[in-house]
Amino acid sequence: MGAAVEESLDLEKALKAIASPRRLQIMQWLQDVAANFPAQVHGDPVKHGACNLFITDKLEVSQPAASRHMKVLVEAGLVVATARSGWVYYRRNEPAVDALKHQLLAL
Amino acid sequence: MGAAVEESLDLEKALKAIASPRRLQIMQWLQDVAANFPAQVHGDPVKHGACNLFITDKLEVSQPAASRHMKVLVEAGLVVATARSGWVYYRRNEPAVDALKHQLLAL
DNA sequence: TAACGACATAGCAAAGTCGTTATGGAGCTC
DNA sequence: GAGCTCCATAACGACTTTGCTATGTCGTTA
Repeated sequence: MGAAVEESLDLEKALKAIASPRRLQIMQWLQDVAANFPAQVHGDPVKHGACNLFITDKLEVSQPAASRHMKVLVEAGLVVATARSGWVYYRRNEPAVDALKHQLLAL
Repeated sequence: MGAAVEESLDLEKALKAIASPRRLQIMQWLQDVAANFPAQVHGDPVKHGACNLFITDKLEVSQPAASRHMKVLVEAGLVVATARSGWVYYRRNEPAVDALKHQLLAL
């Protein structure tokens, strides 16, 4: 794929991504990483986001289940993953979220 | 305050309802019934909406499939059904759609 | 009454979703 | 290197979604 262009938001994919209680909650948690997750040693909450392990713990599902939920959100463009020394941090892709909201307002 | 009725909108149900290309398109068609559907004899396009038969034709699926899609939208509260002398007309429930948009803006 | 048209429901099969456990790669520490 | 943690993928089962055809109900019409 090429450079990230938020205007090419796949509405159906984004809607299916958030039409799940787990993933909707993840998106809400990621609104404030510092407030909703424990302190991290290796990544900045604001700049990089929350790591998969913390999300797994909060979701109370298995680690692979959380991992796949994050993959769905990433592939929908709503979340950005940052790999960093063994950990993977996830943060919201606000331009994409805004694009989604904008498209939904025309619904 | 306008007609911002705080309905008991089930966010997950509403999201799942529109997270389908068929149903999303139906919602868009229902934005302008008079423009998107043939003239009706027995029901007013604006007041009552479009009948199941026209939606079936536009969707290019079987009549039961269209009927079930409409049921999902009705049960999500996004569409209102009006039975009238053998026909059933469907129209958007704008307050519910507005409530959905409002909730999504907080995402 | 009989026939027809519009719609809903039942029943079935293919495909997708979402949980699990098992396994493997990448990076850190000793 | 050995061992550990974090994360992703594979493989499987249970459940849900979505298409179809067949059938039933209801209201109108001849």
